Amino acid sequence: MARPREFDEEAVLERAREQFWTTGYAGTSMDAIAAATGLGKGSLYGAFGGKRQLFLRVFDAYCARIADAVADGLTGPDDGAFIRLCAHIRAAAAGIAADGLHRGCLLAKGTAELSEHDPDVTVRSRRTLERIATALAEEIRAAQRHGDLDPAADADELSTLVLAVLRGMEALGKAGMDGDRLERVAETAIGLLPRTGQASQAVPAGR
Amino acid sequence: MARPREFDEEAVLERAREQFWTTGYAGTSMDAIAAATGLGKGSLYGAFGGKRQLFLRVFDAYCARIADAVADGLTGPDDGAFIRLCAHIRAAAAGIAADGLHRGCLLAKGTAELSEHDPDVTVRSRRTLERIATALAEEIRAAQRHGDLDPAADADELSTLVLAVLRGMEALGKAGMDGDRLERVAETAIGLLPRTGQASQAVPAGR
DNA sequence: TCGGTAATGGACCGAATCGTCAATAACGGG
DNA sequence: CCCGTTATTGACGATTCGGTCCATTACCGA
Repeated sequence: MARPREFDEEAVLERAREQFWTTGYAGTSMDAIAAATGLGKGSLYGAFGGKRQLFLRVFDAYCARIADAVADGLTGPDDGAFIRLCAHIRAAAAGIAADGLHRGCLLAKGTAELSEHDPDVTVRSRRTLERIATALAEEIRAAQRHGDLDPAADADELSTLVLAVLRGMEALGKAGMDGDRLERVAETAIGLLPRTGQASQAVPAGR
Repeated sequence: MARPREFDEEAVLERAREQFWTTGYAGTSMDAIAAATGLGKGSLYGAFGGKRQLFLRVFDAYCARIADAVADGLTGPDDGAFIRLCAHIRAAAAGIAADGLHRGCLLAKGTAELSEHDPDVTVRSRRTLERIATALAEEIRAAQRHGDLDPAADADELSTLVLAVLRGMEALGKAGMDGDRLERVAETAIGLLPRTGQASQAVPAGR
């Protein structure tokens, strides 16, 4: 009935995300996004409404994607829970260490730039971290059930601490900290997790 | 010999810092700084060179200030080292929790926005965190000497982990995490520090 | 085949951007 | 008392900003 879109919305959002990611919100112009996507400004505004709304679309998708990925990686039978938890912490460190250009995480960058003035950004950040913390807490509880982590530990508090370590590693990586050192942070954190009993048995798959 | 300055350079830098802090680098215009400081643009450019150089001046001063403050707070006799360490972690959490508007830390914000493209920013961030890590490591070594922390722990690795927790709490605070929860993160981190011997004696000055 | 509907592309708008410049003003050494 | 040197002011320029608008185009149901 009407003229169909000529562009792939997902692809456009991807390009826009790349722009916002590398130059930030204020540092990205709609002209730059138009140039990067090949769209005319009319199409851009017609399809997404404006800069802010476009950013929110991009940010939303990004948040959902990483929260889903974390939840996926931290789900499974109790007897693998502790190993999955350790692997996740190590993978986070390795991922940041491998990011030689310090691109970092769009969630962190967007939150740092905008959360102070934009409640819509704050609520998205908060909920995303909440989802990650919940996934961590579930996995910690599973590890406790299986006897790998001390059942006396408060899983919710422990998960929030782990989340803080994860976000802290991201911040350290952005500041240019050495990759090896970041991975040692991950190992140190894993080594400090409250194991069952008093004897701290060997941590699986250490460095 | 020549006409003297009419403005207080420190005061101008303070105003400029406030602007960069709240609206970021790209989001802050030189006109806004001129308006905030009362200076004409000519004076601004004459005295500081340009936007980038002004930001670097501001950023430098900020970094030096917080690194000095941390080093100050973490210096003293061995027998108070562990208490000072705990107090510092708690104070960081409390400070973030008290920041109801989520203003956060200029070091974190500036690094997030600019470190990817500006090596001058990266090196300043890295060195600042390095100084803080060193201060933490010294204090940890002091606590080990005094018998509060396990002498078998690697003080450097432990200090980097504590630094990650500190920066992580900042990130969580920016995302709108509850103040109480942040302070519990601090307590959990303190509770996980490797104490002397196998029995974990009571942590001083808990919640 | 024709008309209603929506996408397209880019000219266009006013405001804001960083930075410059020239006229003017204030100081102190000679 | 004057001159060299530097600070001050704000108008100005070239460019870029977010956003609008409209003539044109492409589709599809009737």
